[in-house]
Amino acid sequence: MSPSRRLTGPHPTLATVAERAGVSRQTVSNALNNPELLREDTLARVQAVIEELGYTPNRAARALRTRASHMIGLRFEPAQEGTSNALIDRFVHSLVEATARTGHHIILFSGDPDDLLDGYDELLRATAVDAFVITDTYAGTPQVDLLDRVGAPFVTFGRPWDDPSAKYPWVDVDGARGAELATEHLIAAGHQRIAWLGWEKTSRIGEDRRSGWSRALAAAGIDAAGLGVRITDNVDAARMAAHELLEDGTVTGFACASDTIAIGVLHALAERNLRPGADVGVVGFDDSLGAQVTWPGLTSVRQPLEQVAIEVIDLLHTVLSLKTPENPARMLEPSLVVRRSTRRD
Amino acid sequence: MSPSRRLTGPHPTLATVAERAGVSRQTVSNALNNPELLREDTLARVQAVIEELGYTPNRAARALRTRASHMIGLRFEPAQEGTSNALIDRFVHSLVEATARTGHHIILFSGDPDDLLDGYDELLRATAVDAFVITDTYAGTPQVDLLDRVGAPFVTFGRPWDDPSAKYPWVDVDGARGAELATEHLIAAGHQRIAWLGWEKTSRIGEDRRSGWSRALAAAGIDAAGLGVRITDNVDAARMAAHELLEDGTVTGFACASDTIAIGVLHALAERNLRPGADVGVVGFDDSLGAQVTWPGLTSVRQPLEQVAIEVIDLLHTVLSLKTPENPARMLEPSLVVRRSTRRD
DNA sequence: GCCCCCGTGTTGAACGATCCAATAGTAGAG
DNA sequence: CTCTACTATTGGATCGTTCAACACGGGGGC
Repeated sequence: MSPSRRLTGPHPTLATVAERAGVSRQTVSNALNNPELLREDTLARVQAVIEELGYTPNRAARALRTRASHMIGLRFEPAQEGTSNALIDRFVHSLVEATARTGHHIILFSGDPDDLLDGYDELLRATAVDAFVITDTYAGTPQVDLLDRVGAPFVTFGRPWDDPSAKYPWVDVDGARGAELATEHLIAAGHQRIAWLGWEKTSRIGEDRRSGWSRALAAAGIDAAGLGVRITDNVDAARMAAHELLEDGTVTGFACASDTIAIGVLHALAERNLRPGADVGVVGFDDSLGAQVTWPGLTSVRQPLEQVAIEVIDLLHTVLSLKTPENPARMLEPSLVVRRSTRRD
Repeated sequence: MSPSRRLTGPHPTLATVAERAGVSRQTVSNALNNPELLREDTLARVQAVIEELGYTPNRAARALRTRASHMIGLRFEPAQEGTSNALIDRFVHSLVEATARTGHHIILFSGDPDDLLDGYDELLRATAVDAFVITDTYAGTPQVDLLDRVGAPFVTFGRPWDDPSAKYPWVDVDGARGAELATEHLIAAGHQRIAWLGWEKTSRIGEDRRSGWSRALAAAGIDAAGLGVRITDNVDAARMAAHELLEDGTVTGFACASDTIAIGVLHALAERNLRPGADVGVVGFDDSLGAQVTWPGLTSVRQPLEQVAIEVIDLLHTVLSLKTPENPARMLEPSLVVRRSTRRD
């Protein structure tokens, strides 16, 4: 597979290959970039030499000349509200996978946590990246403004919350639909009084998900009064909120804005000797590692991150080739992973 | 902060800056790379223009001329034995953080899961990276052999298991010491019959950690016979193994090779109505997100990944400047994060 | 027969930085 | 005042690739 012929010494260049194949540099370049311009036998001869020498074009030289680095920047930072830490990691994995096919690479950078713009500018001015993937659009979008202003291509994972009519390309997962799925699932399992445990009102993602819960309840003709609670994303806060809701004994279902919150509910159930699934149904959000290992298994809404990554790269490709994407706003459907926290048997 | 003066148009180059400052290109270059060569006032003038124009050297041009890309490659793949998925993610975060200070950047790539070498060669031949960080040395080290052969710099996170006398630079965390800490902690909490739930014998990391457990038991004069069990890294396998060990009622402590396994033990305790901490002590490994949210909180061995990343980058720096590192083999100490799964109150 | 075009290849220049060798400037010593 | 020694600055060449323009022979179309 990997042609590891040359084991040492300087790397071969276009000129090396050209000389060896008895053609000009440009012809070798064409063999790589515009093979259809060459006569069949010439092409074959050049390709043979390329293979023999294990030649790969120098990225720096190519980038310098074409002004395209084939690198995509992603600011990678510690935990964030909403888009939970682990989620981002899974997304990055998918992204790397998706870029592998296109010859692009992901380059990670970090920045001052207090300055959302930190880092972008430098990479751009150094022409180190061709484009960016932006992952946190819920906290306003100064990055988008910056990149728009300087004309740098980008795609976001996350819709333009502030300005739904914004024209930039984005991919997102329908969180409201996810919460709706969760709630419908609980209703189908026979629950009626289903609580929502979500984030503070300032969280756009949180309010969006919550709307899916109310929609499902409304559709089933269930009164939501007193059942929607807003807390911080924290096991203990969730545990205490759950205790309060469970007090009068009527609430038997919990749809949650995150797995962390759902796990907090499970803690409360354990402390009250209630059985998850049989007595009380609980659904989390994001299908995190925690959901997968927590006892007795947490039903959770899963975002199709692999597909998100593929769509992001597809959009990026279109944008980079200066075309206008047909559908620059792509909303994907989440799915429900059912585990024992909602099984009544 | 971010000098976003120029909002559009072509990027300024060395020549632009030189002309504007009334000096030559080389002088501008020196202002950036060898400021001590310039007279004070010249330096100040040049720096002012650089600031004014928001100039940043073109990375491609610089890389082409100096043959140094200032990029570090990291093969980033889905879940792996031992070094659990989440662990790698945390490490990458720390690594990005650590590189930020040195002007280097992490570039991620993926490869054919069946070919550990896939991807390295191409990046090298394209001179896209200066060096690599390698994270999985437990499965033999074909990457190390390859990179050694072609003379490419690298540092590994993980010691050379196959050949302890290997000369390449590495950083690792003392897993045996971690398991020893865990076991000592359980002993201090009053437990005597402390079981080990670890991975199969083929896992070097697993056997290393296990040795820490036996060392601690031996030091306390406790007989380890029948207490060491090897299973796959899986909640359910751990749950069943725990049930078996708990059968005769004498085992009251569990030291585990991973949080996943420890969580399996917690499941078994729940099913037997045993209280984690009060009745049975459980310690996991890696301080994963799961350990932090699982009820009632899982005591776990934490690897100092932030420090690992710093040491890795430090070694890489030394190697890249063609120096021989003073201490190319760096073993770091893990610590214990105590939570309720080992509290008797 | 003339001209243009098409298919193949070639050559020189350019991308933007740094390295190198050579030069202009600046003191200090004799 | 000149010479030396050193410093600051300069112009040109270079890294490896692609772009732009053009050379060359062979078909048509007229």
